[in-house]
Amino acid sequence: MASGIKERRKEQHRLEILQVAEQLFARQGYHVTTMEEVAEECGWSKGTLYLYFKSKEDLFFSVLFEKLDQFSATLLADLKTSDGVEGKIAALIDAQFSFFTENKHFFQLVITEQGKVMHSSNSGLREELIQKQHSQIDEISQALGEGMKDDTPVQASILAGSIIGAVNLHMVSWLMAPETIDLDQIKSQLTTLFIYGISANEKI
Amino acid sequence: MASGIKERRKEQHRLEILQVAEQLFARQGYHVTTMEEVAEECGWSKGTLYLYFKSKEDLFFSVLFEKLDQFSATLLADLKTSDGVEGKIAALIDAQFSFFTENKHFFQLVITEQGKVMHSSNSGLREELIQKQHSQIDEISQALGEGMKDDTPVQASILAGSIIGAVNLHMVSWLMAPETIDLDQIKSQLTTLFIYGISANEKI
DNA sequence: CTTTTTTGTGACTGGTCAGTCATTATATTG
DNA sequence: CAATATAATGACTGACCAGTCACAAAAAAG
Repeated sequence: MASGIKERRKEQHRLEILQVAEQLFARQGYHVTTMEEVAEECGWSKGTLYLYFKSKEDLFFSVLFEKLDQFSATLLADLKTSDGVEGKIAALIDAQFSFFTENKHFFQLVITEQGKVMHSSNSGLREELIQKQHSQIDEISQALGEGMKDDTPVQASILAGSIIGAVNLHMVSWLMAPETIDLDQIKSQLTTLFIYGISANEKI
Repeated sequence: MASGIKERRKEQHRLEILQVAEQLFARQGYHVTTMEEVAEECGWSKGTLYLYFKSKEDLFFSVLFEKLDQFSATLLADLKTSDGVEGKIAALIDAQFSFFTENKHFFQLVITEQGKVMHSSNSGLREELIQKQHSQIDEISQALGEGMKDDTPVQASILAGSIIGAVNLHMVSWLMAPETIDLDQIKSQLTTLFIYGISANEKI
């Protein structure tokens, strides 16, 4: 039974295509990137892509699914091994910054192709992605909430969303004009901002 | 000289096209929306659009420029008439929520077509928009900073960016699944979060 | 070495659409 | 009421590209 080898090779090819597609989509945008181009960059011909992905949209969402899983796994692991709200907030911001700088292409893709997701013609894929994002932010909120007081006026989900949103916006700025942005400074100030923000209930 | 009337009528037409385009772009996305469609919705024919805008991209950026000016004017006015950091933070969040709910289409456009901006083929327009956004966030930071202590560890620009980013992310969620989101709750908790966050320096 | 199966190819099709331009309609002017 | 200028039209062009499919190469099996 050589099928094990064959399957592994197929999986290998799939991953290579995903990687190439991620970069091209992020660099050029979804609509500008052609299947021809992705194929060429991989060293295959266009038709071959359709042996691995049944449409361009399928390829696009596969890229997103793959990395999103990696992303939330990283965040959750770091969140769970930190203590207290302060520690968890710092860990969340830290993990986001690390993952971001190591996966610039993916973040750029998420940021620039939000529109593609919202206007996807395949509502099944869109639904699936939204579902995934929802459950991931739920998990993150949950992990964050474990360090929080029950009577905190700011809910874990809102805190998590705010942190992610704030980090995102600064990263968009950084992507657009890297030379004007000091990521380290932003990271440390965001940590301060949110750690004190969450201690609101103790100050009332 | 009847040219005054003529010019006013021309400006009127321009505004109508901008309004229609904003809605269509926001509802369907840039690439899916055709010039034909915009024209038809206005009651004109395609060629006519090109008397007012020299390309589809020009039309798109004009929509953005127009509303962005309105947006920052609103924010600044509200910021300037509020006192203290707390008051200004609350005003900023308030103004964003108001403008957002009154201009859902525009926000959706900004959120979904960030990719279009970043990958614009006309780098002049792109540059112009980024410039505008930069100077607007500078003005907002400035207005916000007027209520802040000099030794605040969180800089006004980072605070402003964080607030805008946090609000944005929650609004994306709301746009995607309105029924699961309680905007009022989010608004009040964001206000708490950031007001206490900024008082960090007093608590060290 | 031959047959069968798997994998890969790329020319082709059908459809889309931005932008143009020769033509027609409408308004302005003398 | 011409004559001239301005506004509006929409058929047409050229370019693009996702997805298909008949065929070919390579690999596996016998």
